[in-house]
Amino acid sequence: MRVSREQMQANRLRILDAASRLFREKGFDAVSVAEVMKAAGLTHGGFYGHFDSKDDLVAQAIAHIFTVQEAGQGGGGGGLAAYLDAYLSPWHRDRIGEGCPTAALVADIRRQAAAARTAMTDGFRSQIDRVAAAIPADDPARARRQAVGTWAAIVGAVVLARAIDDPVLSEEILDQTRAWIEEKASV
Amino acid sequence: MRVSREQMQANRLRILDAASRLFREKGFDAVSVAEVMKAAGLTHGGFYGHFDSKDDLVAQAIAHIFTVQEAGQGGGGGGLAAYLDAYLSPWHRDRIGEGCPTAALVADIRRQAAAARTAMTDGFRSQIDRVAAAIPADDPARARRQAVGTWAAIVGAVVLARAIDDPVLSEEILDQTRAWIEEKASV
DNA sequence: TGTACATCAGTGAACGCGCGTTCACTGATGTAC
DNA sequence: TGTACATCAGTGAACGCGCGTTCACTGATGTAC
Repeated sequence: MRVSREQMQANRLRILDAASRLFREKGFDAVSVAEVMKAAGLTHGGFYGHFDSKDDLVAQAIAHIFTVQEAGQGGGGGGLAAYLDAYLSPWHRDRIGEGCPTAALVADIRRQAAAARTAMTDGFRSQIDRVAAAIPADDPARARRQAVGTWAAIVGAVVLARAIDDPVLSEEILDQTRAWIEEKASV
Repeated sequence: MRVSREQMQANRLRILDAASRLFREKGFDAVSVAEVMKAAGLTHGGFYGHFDSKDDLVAQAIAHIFTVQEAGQGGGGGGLAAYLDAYLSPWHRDRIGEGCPTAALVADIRRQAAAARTAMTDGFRSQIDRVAAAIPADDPARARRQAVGTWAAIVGAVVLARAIDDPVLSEEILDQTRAWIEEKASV
């Protein structure tokens, strides 16, 4: 049964929203087209009216996630300490589906098609810039180094904290990484 | 056709070696039992004479990788600078199948069975200890913080460098992270 | 504004394929005498 | 040491299942008059 053009656009967004959450939670390959469509309240047959293929959905979902993420970031104020507090929290660690797309998808992207990898790299660049914006800039070269190093450390810490099968060690990784970065930043 | 007991043990090791490389290269789910057996020079039907299930292979392969990795590490001498040079090199980034199991499998492990996750966490602990051993210890609390922070940063940098679809940015991540860690360590 | 019909978004059965796993069989190994 | 036979590691066809994708169909939407 045909739906209105506005409804079709709304359905498309619901598919992208569902895919954004499911891909982060389970990885690209472990989520089926039918699962995404069901989560969006539709049946799987209609999928190919919106996207060329699952690869196409993956690429568009990545761009969608980063767009939503950046829009939701607000002014971004609060500085480095607030950013680290939020990023390296057990709350963020345990909410993969709504959390940082980089930490959730960084390893999975290697096995995806070219368009998806390009969309992801674009997201990486803007995330580095966001970290850089939270760091007071003195020497530009040192600021860039600090932004990249901090970014690698926080992404690594969250990915590791999610992988670890021991709540105590998992939380230690988050806490120690934050303390270590702040120790460095205050120098 | 039956083979000797020594040959059977050798075949078991070849299966584990093949799985160790393939799992790191492609991830656990993207590697089939048949593919592992073929890489080991056998046919897929014989697999269940060696392992209970694919989940069992995953868990045993993880333990196997870390055992081989630690044995091959030698004295481990050379200090932090040599360790960072090797870990954060394009050479290591591009050789996933023979590289650090943590950087290759950290994200995939979340979706695996309990035994595999436990084996992986054991490997994490010993790797943190190895990083700690490369750092000159003054204050024990600070040394631990430095070891965990450094570990998160180098694992994060390699995982990100592998994900990035641009050779220039990829290598910048490795170089800047190393410079940032060394800047911090020398303070 | 109302009517008649063409359009097309969404449905659900069906496809070919590769997966993990099972199993009857083969033939070299290991053992009992 | 040699022979006869039981054992069992490895083989390859077959299974049930879920996947991405296709397609004939449905019926509400959008348009021409």
